[in-house]
Amino acid sequence: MFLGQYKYTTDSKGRLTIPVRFRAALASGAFVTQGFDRNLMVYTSETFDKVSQKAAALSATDPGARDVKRVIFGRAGEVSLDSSGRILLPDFLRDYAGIDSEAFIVGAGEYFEIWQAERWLEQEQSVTDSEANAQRFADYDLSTG
Amino acid sequence: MFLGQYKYTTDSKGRLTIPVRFRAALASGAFVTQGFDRNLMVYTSETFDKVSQKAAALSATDPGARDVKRVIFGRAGEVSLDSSGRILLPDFLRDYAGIDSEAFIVGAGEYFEIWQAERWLEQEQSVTDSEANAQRFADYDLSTG
DNA sequence: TAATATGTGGGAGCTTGTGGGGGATTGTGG
DNA sequence: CCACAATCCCCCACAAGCTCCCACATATTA
Repeated sequence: MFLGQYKYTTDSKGRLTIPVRFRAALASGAFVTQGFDRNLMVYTSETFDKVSQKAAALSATDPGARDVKRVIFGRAGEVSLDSSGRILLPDFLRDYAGIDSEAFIVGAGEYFEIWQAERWLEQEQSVTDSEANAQRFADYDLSTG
Repeated sequence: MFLGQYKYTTDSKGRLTIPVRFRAALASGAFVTQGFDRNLMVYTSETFDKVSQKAAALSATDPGARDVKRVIFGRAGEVSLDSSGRILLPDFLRDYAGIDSEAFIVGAGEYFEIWQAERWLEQEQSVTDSEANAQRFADYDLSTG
């Protein structure tokens, strides 16, 4: 399970350090995809397989299904850790998310996200709003007791 | 599984480089067909066999079936990698897709697509639209959990 | 304080992308 | 059946990009 948020800098070659605690989960392969909010999502190979199998089963004669495949497969890449625990992001994903120097890695359960630093700081405003969070927990029925 | 997007230039002889990661899958033969969106689709021989066997089984007395055969067999070609990992596209397919100099190769799971550069950049607009993608994932039930 | 672990940067060899030449093969016309 | 021309295919060449490896500085732990 991916928890917490971490700040790292990408170097001139587009390499991004992965938190030490996340590395073991990615050892058997990792996939990066385009996220929904101008960010990136990183999956373990097991999790990515679940999504990709559903997508692969869709018919290529359906225009909408073709677009889905382009998103899930075309806007994705397999990445692997180098000897220093970094991954190399495909440049089209780096462009999409606007990641050039500073980036945040944010845990999200069975996947984690990569954000351009400034964009995450904006998002963080929303995530730290007490009343909004109370409302979210209520909406999605997340109260413990 | 074909992942990611790649930009290449076709040379004066109509040769197109294939991404290194895709080459092993095409080593035992590859087939190019006319796509549905003014693009081309490339299949491994195994995948193409599945489609072509269904098409071959159709009755030639059915006018619609005859057209299906004309599309699947007539508007297709077998291609093979040269020593530099390139394929030579049949000229009628190159004309159909408008591929003259710059082209994108876009992974789509068990096949990949070849696009004229400008046409793909238009399509990319649609594929990077957040709301459209959220709608697509909902429509096709691709939420992870 | 010493030693280890982690984040960041850079260099060098190798892989990859792109272009071109020459021989073989195919199609066309005599 | 032969001659010519055009095309295709195989090979080579070179530059640019990438990957692997090493190095160092900072933070952390013993």
